[in-house]
Amino acid sequence: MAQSEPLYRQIAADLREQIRGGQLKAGDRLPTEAELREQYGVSRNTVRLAFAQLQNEGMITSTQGRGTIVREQVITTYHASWAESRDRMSSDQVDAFHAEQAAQGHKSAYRDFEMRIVPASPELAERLTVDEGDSLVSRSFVRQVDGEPSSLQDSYYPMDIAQECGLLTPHDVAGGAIRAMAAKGHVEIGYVDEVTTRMPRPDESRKLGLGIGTPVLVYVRTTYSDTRPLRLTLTIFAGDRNRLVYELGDISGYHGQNGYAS
Amino acid sequence: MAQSEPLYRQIAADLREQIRGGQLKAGDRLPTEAELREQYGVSRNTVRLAFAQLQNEGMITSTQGRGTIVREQVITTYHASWAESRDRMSSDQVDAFHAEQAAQGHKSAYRDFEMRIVPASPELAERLTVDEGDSLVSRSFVRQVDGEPSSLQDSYYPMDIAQECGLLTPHDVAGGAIRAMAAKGHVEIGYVDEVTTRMPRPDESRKLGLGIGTPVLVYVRTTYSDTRPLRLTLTIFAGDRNRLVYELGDISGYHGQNGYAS
DNA sequence: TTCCAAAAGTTGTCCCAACAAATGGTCTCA
DNA sequence: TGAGACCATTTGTTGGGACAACTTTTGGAA
Repeated sequence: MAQSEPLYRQIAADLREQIRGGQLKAGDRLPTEAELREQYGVSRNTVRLAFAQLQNEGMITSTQGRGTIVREQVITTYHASWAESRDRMSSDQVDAFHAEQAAQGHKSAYRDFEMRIVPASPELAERLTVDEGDSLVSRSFVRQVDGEPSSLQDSYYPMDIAQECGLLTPHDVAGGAIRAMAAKGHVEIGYVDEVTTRMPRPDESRKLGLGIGTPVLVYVRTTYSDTRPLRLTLTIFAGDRNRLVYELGDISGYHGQNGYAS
Repeated sequence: MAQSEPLYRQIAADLREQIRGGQLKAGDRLPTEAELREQYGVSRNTVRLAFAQLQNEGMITSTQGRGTIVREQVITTYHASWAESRDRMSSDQVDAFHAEQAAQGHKSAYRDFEMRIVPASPELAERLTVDEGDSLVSRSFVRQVDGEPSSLQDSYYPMDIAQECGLLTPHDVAGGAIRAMAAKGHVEIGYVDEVTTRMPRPDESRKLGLGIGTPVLVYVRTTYSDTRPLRLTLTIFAGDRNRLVYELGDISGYHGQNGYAS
């Protein structure tokens, strides 16, 4: 490995891989601290640091006297809202974001643009109604606000739509992807947003420049035409620097703009 | 203090109080590990455990060679949605929640109901358009799903509305508060939702039974009539067990119901 | 067989020590 | 004056040890 990577992080990475890869499933017991101490030839202190890191990521749980197990994540859905809406104006998300940030006096930019072709995971396949393993076009970038990284955005398109609408380019699409799709008859008529939270993974933490102990907002928007899902956008927001606001109904004034602490 | 409370937690609690109380402000340097070791007469390891806990709460940041400082939290707003909606059906949030959970096959209940009269904080005052320090009626409870605590809900009403609508009772209001207000002419016509995330405070962690490393979703809904804000609802969701979903536009089918991991 | 006590196993707390790495300031020398 | 070397300070990493607290298993006694 990298000779500069601390031991406890290497151990944490190993265990994380085993959990991610399925060798260790939810509810399974991890090796005891003593066993890992033996196995890696390190002190118990170092093993405990590795455990602490995984605990902070919400992946494992230790119980005194019993051992350490892989956590299982069961989540229930709270259907917060449903609304009929029409007449959306600048449908392009990037433009809309830019405009709003500018209105708030912030400078928005994006970098590290990347286009990849990836197989559909079960979650992606379900939401885009394609088969698991089907090729999807991923277009991702890092969004910056006032020079600081603010969120990681990753959009997935079904391959046939991406080809038809010229989304296989390794750079930004002029006018935005939504407009390019609309020009070919794939018109957005609505979307479903899913919002949840978790601790960031190390690479996310690095890209977003997050301090230890900062969670992220995981935000998934599935966009639909009248016949099929057009796109899935996965956005990882730095939890300490972002807030999502939904206005529903016919509100006139009121809404404050500043932070909510307690 | 309690003789059973671990040293590192006592130290963490002391520092947390100093930050909360304002003796240590954002950007200030904390005492060095060596100083705290001296001051409390403990080992450096114990001080580091205390620091680790505060780091996981997102309150402080340590930098090698420089020291440890109190973090400052600046957040920007992302206006994710705007929509005109009408014909909402069961407007009462509690009932709506119950119904949805039942539809998903879960048993929803609530406990520890509490009614208090509290002065308006700056954030509450701004959103409810009252003066800071004005009396508000707080009605809070713990929501349970399948016997597990799922979220902490706390609703704030302007005093005059609460009096008029009989919300000063220390128990549940038959038919729901929204219906009671509507009966007196305070009809809900829309709301603004704000969603963000952070690490839980110790009391929240305890009430929700959260494991270490589990963040919470902070969800603020401000409800409006055609003339004024009626209510502000602050909900703390256990981040590992909840998800918010917003449907916007005219969608027919599609949307999946299961967890989103990556 | 049943129940209770003891033992073994495992994580939690706490101490001590040493060196590495990064930062910020000082001091010297060109 | 300016640049670079050096040093003190501070946190990061890693090792070692001891006992406490809690859970599970085991074994013996009734």
